[in-house]
Amino acid sequence: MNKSKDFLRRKVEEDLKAGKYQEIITRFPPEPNGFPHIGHAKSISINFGIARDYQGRCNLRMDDTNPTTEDTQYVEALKDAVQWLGFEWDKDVHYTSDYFFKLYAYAKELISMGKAYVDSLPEEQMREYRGTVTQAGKRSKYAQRSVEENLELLEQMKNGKFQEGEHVLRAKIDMASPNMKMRDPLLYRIKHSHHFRAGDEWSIYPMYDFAHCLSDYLEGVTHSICTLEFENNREIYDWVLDTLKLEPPRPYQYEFARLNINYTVMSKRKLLELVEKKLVNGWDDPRLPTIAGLRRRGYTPESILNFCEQIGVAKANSVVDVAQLEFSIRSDLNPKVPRVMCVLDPLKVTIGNYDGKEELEASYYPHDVPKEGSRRLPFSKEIYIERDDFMENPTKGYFRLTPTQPVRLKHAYIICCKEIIKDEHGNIVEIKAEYYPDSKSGEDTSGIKVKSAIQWVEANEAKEIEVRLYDRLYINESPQNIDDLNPNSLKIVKNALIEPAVITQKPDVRFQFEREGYFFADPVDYTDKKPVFNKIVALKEASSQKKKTPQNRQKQEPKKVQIDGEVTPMTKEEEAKFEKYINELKLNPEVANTLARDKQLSSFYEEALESLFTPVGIANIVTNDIARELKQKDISALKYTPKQVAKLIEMVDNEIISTKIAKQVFEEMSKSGEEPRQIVDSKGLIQISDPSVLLPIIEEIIVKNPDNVEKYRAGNNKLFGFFVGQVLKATKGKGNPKVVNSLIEDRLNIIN
RNA sequence: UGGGGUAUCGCCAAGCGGUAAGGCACUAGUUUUUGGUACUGGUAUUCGGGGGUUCGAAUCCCUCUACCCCAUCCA
Repeated sequence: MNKSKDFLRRKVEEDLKAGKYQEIITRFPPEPNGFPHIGHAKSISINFGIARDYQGRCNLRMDDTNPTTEDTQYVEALKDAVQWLGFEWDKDVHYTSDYFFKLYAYAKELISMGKAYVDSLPEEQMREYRGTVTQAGKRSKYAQRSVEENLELLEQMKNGKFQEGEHVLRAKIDMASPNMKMRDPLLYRIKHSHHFRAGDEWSIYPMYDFAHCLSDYLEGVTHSICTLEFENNREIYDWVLDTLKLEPPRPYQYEFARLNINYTVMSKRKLLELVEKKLVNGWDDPRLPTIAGLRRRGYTPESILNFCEQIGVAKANSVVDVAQLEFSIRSDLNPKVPRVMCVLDPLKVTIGNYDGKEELEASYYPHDVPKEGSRRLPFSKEIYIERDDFMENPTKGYFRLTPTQPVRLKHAYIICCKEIIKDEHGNIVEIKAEYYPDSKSGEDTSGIKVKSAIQWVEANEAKEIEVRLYDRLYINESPQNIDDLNPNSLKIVKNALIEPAVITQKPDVRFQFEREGYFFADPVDYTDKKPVFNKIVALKEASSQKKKTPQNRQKQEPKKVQIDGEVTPMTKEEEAKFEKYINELKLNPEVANTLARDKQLSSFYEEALESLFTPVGIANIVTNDIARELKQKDISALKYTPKQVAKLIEMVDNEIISTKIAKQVFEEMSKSGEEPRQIVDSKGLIQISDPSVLLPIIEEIIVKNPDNVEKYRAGNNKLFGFFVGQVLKATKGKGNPKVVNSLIEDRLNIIN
């Protein structure tokens, strides 16, 4: 299927290959304080999916560290969601509250190490002390407390000796850290609430940042996957595990972008508001993106899993088009469910020349769905068709019944309109029609060609049903608040008519109502007396059908002109260097600029120049490759000297190696610190410039790729790079690219 | 404003110095007793902008821009 791996799976594979872990263990760790939605499904799909793909395990862990918001009903909903999606968690459900004692022991250990303290600053003051994003904070005076005092205080906190807010336990890290999360984060706070599992045993509860990493560690989790907003928390995650010097292997945290879908909301807060203000009918309202809602709407687990796979996993904040979700349910249902006929807005048709009644055999599945099954359709002179399927004054391109255009009744006869009956307001109330006796479905000898076949039901045998038609919940693509709600998101049709077999035979719970869409027997409100169906999704509409052409998107808006911001001016010293570089050393201003502005770079550069005076060549490697290294590590950590770099450039200048190989040698050198010449010799990297060696290789590649040669000669110049690339690949990068280029050019321009 | 992230088609998303994958959406055609499905085509001379390095850059360097996250005793 998708042969490209996402960044998480790539990381897992890398770790497995490196032998970092014996087995992959992931976890899905929701806080049981709300109902799961399709965003949870994405996380479930990732965590359980990775475990499955790499023969690992995935835990389901309730992150229940805040007793005031959590409840067992959510635990059940969460478990249910995972199971419904078809996953099995490893062993029993885990709870962070299971680890309260262990976590407490770790906390005492941190205190003993002098890495944590009980702070007693009032909440407001603590906030002030934290500083701001631009200003460093300052540490509380309570950070001075002795280990013994801290231990004593924590014990008392645990035993409920204090009021909420009186004390907290904090990690002693760095009140001046540029990462706000690292300014002595809270580890424990006092809460006298009743915990739904731990009861009243604890008066202190661990904070996320303390509990999560350790819970992962205790469970042997290898890859702790969470959403982007925890990026800043990763540093604490690492700090806690590293500071406690836990026995390896330890877990590492990775973040992905949470799911957003247009025309709906995903945040707990907004979902809750909809339910509480009764703007929807509970958490399982089929318009909601909750698992319960989707499920009641009729979405299948497969369709949701497919959706999650389709949209992929990445780190860019994005909004997925609902059309993608709709596609996933349609394509899941299309080959599975029976087709039946239902009329939502009935228009009576009386077939004047038909007498009596009969039953027609009709397959549940169309010719392209390889499934068996059929039912009998009662037929008589009185039937109903969809009001939309008749037009007195048809628009151009209308395929269905008109005063002059016949239409086929699906599985039955072709009819034509003879008379239109209207009421006193001019509304059409009935069509008088006639049928063609020799046009019966399957044995049609009439020779009449119709443009369309429409659904219908027999008047006396049809069953009345309620149909709930759902549309997108919001009118806006990115809804802000309840003003953006779609007033027509739910339309209830009380008296729709459906063929009897659906009710009496009950061949399935999901159906395609022919030409309408996919529908699901509502699992809550459906009774034999009053059947209720939910519309899952409409059929895809052909373009000519579309009411509102989503106005052909204004093609290419004039490209926005980006205005460059101001560049911070150089200092005098930098300016002097810059002048020297361009004037004396003849460097390109751009290169000179980067060099002059970076002290480490320029000093490295100048030192290298002392061993070999090739100002331009050395400048290039310093500003490009060495600059890259310096982003990762300090200059003192470099394994090579300026002199070695000079040696490398010397080889390029003397055409012993190509610039391409130089990159390779550089990489090797930065890993091992070996002398460049030695690397070149031991690996045999000297470049090949001899045409007599190169030519046969080129010839072979040209013979192997006749179609590309063709395309190139037809004017596809991009392909030139392809040939160069192939030759270089064949020579393991050693071909002299300049020579290769000119040889290929010559060769390709010879017409055979 | 300090720090951490992200930017590739209308929407997702591969790509990791050598021919810009794929899906959705859109579009044209074929098949069709669903204006459905299926099938066959068409859709990025270009990767947020500008420079630089290189024989060759979406990929490396510099710089600018836009958006997201962080100052809960929430997770």
